[in-house]
Order: sequence, then C-alpha cells, then structure tokens
Amino acid sequence: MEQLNPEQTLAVNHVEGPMLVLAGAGSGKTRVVTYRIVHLLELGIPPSEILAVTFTNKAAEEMRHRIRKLANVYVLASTFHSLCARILRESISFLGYSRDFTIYDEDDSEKLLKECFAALNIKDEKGLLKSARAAISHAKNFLEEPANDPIYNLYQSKLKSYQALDFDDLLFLTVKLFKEFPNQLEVYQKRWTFLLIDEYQDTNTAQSTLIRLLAHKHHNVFAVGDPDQSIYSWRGADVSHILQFKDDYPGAQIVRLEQNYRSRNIILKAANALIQHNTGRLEKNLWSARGEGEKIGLYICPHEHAETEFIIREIQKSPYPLSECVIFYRTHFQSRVFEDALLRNRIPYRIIGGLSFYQRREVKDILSLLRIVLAGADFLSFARTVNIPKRGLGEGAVSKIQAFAEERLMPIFQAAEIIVDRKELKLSQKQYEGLKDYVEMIRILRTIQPLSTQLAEAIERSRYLTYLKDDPETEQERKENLQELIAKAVEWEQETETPNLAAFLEELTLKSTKETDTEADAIRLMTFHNGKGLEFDLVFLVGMEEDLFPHVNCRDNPESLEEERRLCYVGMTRAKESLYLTASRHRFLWGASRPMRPSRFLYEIPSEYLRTFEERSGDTDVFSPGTAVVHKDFGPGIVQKSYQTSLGLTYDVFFPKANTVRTLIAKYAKLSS
DNA sequence: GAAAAGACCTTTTTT
DNA sequence: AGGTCTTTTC
Repeated sequence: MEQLNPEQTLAVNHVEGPMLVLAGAGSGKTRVVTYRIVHLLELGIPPSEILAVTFTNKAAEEMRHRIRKLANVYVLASTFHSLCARILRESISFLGYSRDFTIYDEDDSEKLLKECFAALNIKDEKGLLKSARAAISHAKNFLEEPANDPIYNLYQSKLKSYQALDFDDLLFLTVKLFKEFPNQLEVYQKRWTFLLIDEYQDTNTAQSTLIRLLAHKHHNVFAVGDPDQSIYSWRGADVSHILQFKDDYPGAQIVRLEQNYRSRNIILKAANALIQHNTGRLEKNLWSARGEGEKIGLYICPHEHAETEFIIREIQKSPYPLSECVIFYRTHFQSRVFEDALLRNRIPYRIIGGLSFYQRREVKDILSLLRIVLAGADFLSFARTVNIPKRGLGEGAVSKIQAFAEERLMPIFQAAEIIVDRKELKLSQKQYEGLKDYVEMIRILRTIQPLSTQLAEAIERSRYLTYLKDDPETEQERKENLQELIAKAVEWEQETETPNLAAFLEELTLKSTKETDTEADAIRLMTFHNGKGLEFDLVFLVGMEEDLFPHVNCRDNPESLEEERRLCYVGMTRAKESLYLTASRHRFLWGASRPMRPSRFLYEIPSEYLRTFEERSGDTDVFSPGTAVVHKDFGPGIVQKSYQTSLGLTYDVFFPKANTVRTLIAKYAKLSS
C-alpha cells in the first residue's frame, strides 16, 4: 500500500464499532474507504458481509473496480436506490406488492400525478403539479405516510395498483418493510455486518434511518463525508445527519482528514476563503503540500460567445490532455453554447449527465412495451403503447378499458385479454381488432428469449420503424437510438450472470446516465452537481453570474444561498493544477439577450489569488456618491457609494424605476452622466 | 379519433 | 426560442 498519513492510517485500520471520517476535498477519501475494505478482507471478514453504499452509480462502479484490483474480490458496492431495489425484489411481497414491480422515473411519476389531478378534478395552475410532486417526494424522504393528503393518497394507491414504485419509494418502502417486519430486517442485519457509507453529508432521513436499522445489531458503521460539500438538500438531504453521527452511534470515533493531495495551494486558499462566507460551519483547516501554483484566471466578458471563445483558446494553449479538462456549469441548458463552439473548433467533448438516452421517447416507448411483457399491471405503460402503431384506440377507448380493469381490481393487461376474449365492452369493431392485435403481440413477445431478441422483436412486431416514418425530421435519429438500445441489450446480456428482463429494465431506470467511456480523450462538460467526487488538471467554472449561479430560485433564501456557495466550493476544489472562472455581461436567456451581473461568489475570493483577463474596456469616468448616472440597460440611477473590490472600482447605484440598488463594476457597467 | 394550430411555459441540481 | 400541452378543426 502507498504511504498513508497518520489520520488516514487510523481510519484504514479501524475494524469494529462506528466511525465517522470527516474528509475534506481531495483528502484521499476514496483511498481510505477502499484500503479499509481491503484491510477487513485481510482480517478474514468474508467479502459477502461487507456493504458499501454510495450516491451515484459512478462512485459505486469505481469502488467495486478498485477493490477488485487491490484484492481480486467482489464486494457489493451499490447506490442506495439499487440496494433497496435488490432488497425489495427479494422481500417486497410482505408489503403486498409483486416482486415484478416496475420502477417509475421522474417522467413516469409526473404522468401518474397528472392522472391523479384529473381524477380529483384539480387543475394544474401555477406549477401546482410540480409542487405537489415535490411535496410527495419530500414526505417520502422524511418517511411520512400519506395520512389525510388526498393527492398523496391517490398517487400512492395508484402506484400500488400499477405495481410500480417511484424513486423515493425504493427507500421509503424498504424502511417500512424493516420497521413492520423485524424478521426481514434481521435477515439483512446478518447478511451485511460491515457497512460503509460514502458522501454521508448528503443522506436524507430515509437513508440515514435505513443505515441505522441495518447497523442496529453490530454497530459497524463507517461513514465518510464533508459538511462543506453538502449539495443535495433539495432532495431532502440534511447535514444534521453527519453532524449528529456521534449521537446516533454512541461511542463513535471521529477522524478528520485535512491534508489535501489534489490541488495547488492557491486554489485551496481561494476555496477556503469562499466557504468562510457560510455561517455555522464546522471549521476545518484544509492544506496542501503541492506548492502554490498559478493564480486563478478570471474573465468577465461581454457575452457568452466571448466566454466560449476564451475558453477554447485556453484549452488549445493548455499542456493537459483533454480528458483532464472540464467545464462546469450550473444548469444543463448552458451546455449548448459550448457544444456548438467545441464542434466548430473540432475539439472532442463528452457531456456527462443531461437528458438521458433512456428518456428519449422512442426508447421509453419500447421499454414500456417490455414492461407490459414483463408484468401487465402498469397502466401508464399500457396507455403509452397500446395505440402504437395507431390501432384506433384513443383516449376514450383507453379510459373505458381502464374503468373495466378498475371495477374488477384487475391488472390492465389481463383486463384487455378478457375484453378481447369476451367482447364485454362497448368498442367498435376496429377497436376490438386493434386491441386483439396488441394482446396477441404481447403474448407472442412473452414467449421470446433471450432478452436482446425479445427487444428486437418488440420493435419489429410493433411495426415501430414504420410508425417513425410519420415524422421524417426525426426518423433517422430515432432509428439509430433504437439500434443503440439493441446493442446495449446484447452487451448487457453478455456481461451479466443471470440476465433477465426485470433486471435489465431496472438497470436502465436506475442508471439514468449512460456510462461514459472514461478513456476517451475528450473534454468533459457537466453540471457542478455531476462533478462531485471527480478531479481534473484544468477546470473552468462558467456562467458565474447572479441569478444563474447563485441560481435565481435561491434569492431571499439564506440557506439555499449557502448551498450554492458549497456547490461553488465543490467546483473549485475539483481543480488540481489550474482553475478559471468566467462570467458574461450579457447572456441569451429566455429567448432574449439579458444583462447579467457577475456572481457574488467572484467578490468573495480575495483578489490576491486572481489574475484578471481584461476585456477591452473604454475609459471609465469616476462618479462620486450622489451623482445621477444612466445605465444602458437599467436606465437612470443615483450613485450611492463607490469602493474598490477585486474587480476594480465598484459602485452601488440606486435605480428608482426598479426601486433597487445594484452593485456595478465601473469598467464593465459603462455608466454615463 | 387524428392532425393542425395555438397557448404557454420553461431552466436547478439526481437516483 | 423551442418544445410541450391544449384547443380547434376536419
């Protein structure tokens, strides 16, 4: 093993009892976790008794890979969600669900909720649907039952009758199972006697409860995390779980890892200075012995095209391989301008995350068909596929079939079979034929093996490629996507020990992002959130503008503003050698070019750590407080005060028309008298 | 029931 | 600006 520092050694050699490792960014966290697992194995603990839980599939894969490399052993490393899916596939019948349950992704849950709104005669005005969705998700994350919330109640009972679980249900129902059936809990307590949890600062109530239940017998919990990197509170994550670790697990040892092995010191000092602006932190002293390094590049440019051009020039000048470069942005839509520019300049790139392949319409259509093939209760999938291709079964006919099924408490596909056999429903001749065609197709597909052939046949027998011809614009692309789906199935079949349809569908739903070839020599583009746990030589943080980052939705909310700052901290600490921050004065947003102001985070980094790239700036007049000025976009205003910041001469100007005070930088704002 | 036209709303972040 | 959802028309 490589050389470890004393704190790392302490953590790696820890065996029994609870331990919390407070691991600063770049402090060798993953190494500690994997080395500790190897240490446990060396002590003779069976690999099957070790369970490592992570938040992302990528992290889980990485851990499995490293342990296999170090110890040539397979250890279960899994996300919370796939762990729960695994448990529920074995034991969900205790809760009255079928083990063939379907997992609904975000789109599916939203569709289902829409159905609930319609049934309850509630109109979706002003994003009511979205907030109801968030409320239900929040409730499940906090382990709250529907009680007397009619929307939540209906939503949950529909899920059950469709034999479907949403993402939150995976956790929620697993905890429910363990609480209501202690015998079942005991099975898993005995199975996994050593638990490791990564990114503990991002656990929500359901997750930390799940761990507490599993650990209740043996108390061997090894949690790793960093409160300054807590960035998922909007998903119910709560830093208090990591802060209360020693209360939840009496006698817990705490180890702090504060030496950073990743970044040059200037980057670290700047990140530390930024995060100091948060209140109520657990103070820590992160340091690096890797030398000062170069100052952080700061470029505030006139518009987003200048921003992309600047970054492209810097990439071309950089000595690092493309795979060691990354562009971080706050929201997915920002990737567009960079894609265009990289394409134009023939620089290879990979977008990580973003609209998933598996969320494309054609892919979801075919996968929905397979869901019906697997289990016929999922009405959403039935409604989605029954009229593809057109079989004369529109909205009216489908709801008649649904009503028929609901009256008899019957899975939707079984109802369709009975209707076809006995003609018990008022449907036109054409509709009967159509439904018969559909039912027979599913029956045939159910007999086909293996999975990849089944998938190809589903496309073939649903005449899907013909259906695609209706829209010549997109036909080619959709065809190719289906080809890729078949290729994926073939590949998956070969590398999986017991390939079956249920496992295939589950994997595609839970791994929303396709695994990207980590080998490819291409620059990576991703959101700040996606960057957690990664490191790069050269890092660009782009779109550092107010209302974009920090995001507009965090206005007037000090807590979420602090989370945005942590997100910025995460982004900065990804950089090993070189870091750039960029912002645009104008950005094309919501269909129009809008004036933007540099992010407050830029002011929070001491100027001694920055080297500023000048935009051509005209001569700037100096205005004293009280002077009336005119701004190109904001109109007339009055200077309140003037002062120096890291970005140069700065004014606070009051604009009566908007009744607001804005902070403006003299050399960019171009104020005139 | 299906196609075309129009309203409307988006864009936070992930499993 | 562009896609999605809703309404209108055939």
